[in-house]
Amino acid sequence: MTAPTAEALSAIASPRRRDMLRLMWGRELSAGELASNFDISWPAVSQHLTTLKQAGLVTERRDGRNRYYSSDETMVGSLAMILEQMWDNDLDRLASLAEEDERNG
Amino acid sequence: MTAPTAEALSAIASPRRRDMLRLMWGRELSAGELASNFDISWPAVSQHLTTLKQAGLVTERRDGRNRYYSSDETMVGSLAMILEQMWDNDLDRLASLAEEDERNG
DNA sequence: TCTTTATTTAAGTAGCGACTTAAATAGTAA
DNA sequence: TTACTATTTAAGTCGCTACTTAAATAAAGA
Repeated sequence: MTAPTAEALSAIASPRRRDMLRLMWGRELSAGELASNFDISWPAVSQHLTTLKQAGLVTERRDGRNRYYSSDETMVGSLAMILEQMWDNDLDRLASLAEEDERNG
Repeated sequence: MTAPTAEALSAIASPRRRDMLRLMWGRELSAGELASNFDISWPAVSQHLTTLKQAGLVTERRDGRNRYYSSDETMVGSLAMILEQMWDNDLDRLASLAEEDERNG
């Protein structure tokens, strides 16, 4: 669960990908429709979509020769929760380590 | 408010910086104490600290020849909130744009 | 089948970011 | 002042990431 989180964090850290996520928010867009909103090449958009897909931030649906993408609606809430959990978990872990440190002098 | 958020997002996207933030959680550490926890050079740590400071994720206190750093305790909550707000704001903006689009055919 | 459309994969370039070592700054102490 | 400690700034290297164009795949229609 740590790895996918880190992936999602760096995925969402990119302004370009945040713009893409917003455009796909609440609706499906084909790769081409999405790409037409940007001044970069289609392959560049496709590559970002792959990154977002791997991070679990978008879903892909194939229909004929089109591929439709949409932001995962639970994403923001999940990311916020995941951030907090990541912190909680790590704080617990660090607390244990600190105790051990003290015991070991 | 968009710029600092983006800064915080990419700052926290780095595993190294997340580790640093965790070590400084709930306590102050001098730059040197912090650096001794990592296998990278002190300048590298110093550079990460600058990044975190610019993103508003850590505070710096100078005392003599030491500089003490600490994670900003409100950070995680803020980041989560900011993420949600960023989305809400942008969704509002996109909604307005969509309406305008429809009006303009 | 051949062509067109939608999209990805491949291969390469350029800029950025994480690191390095060396030098500079700044505070304290002798 | 000189020396020492803590830390940063400077300058350079290297790998990763965002992009590019060209080629490949895959679906659908003539």
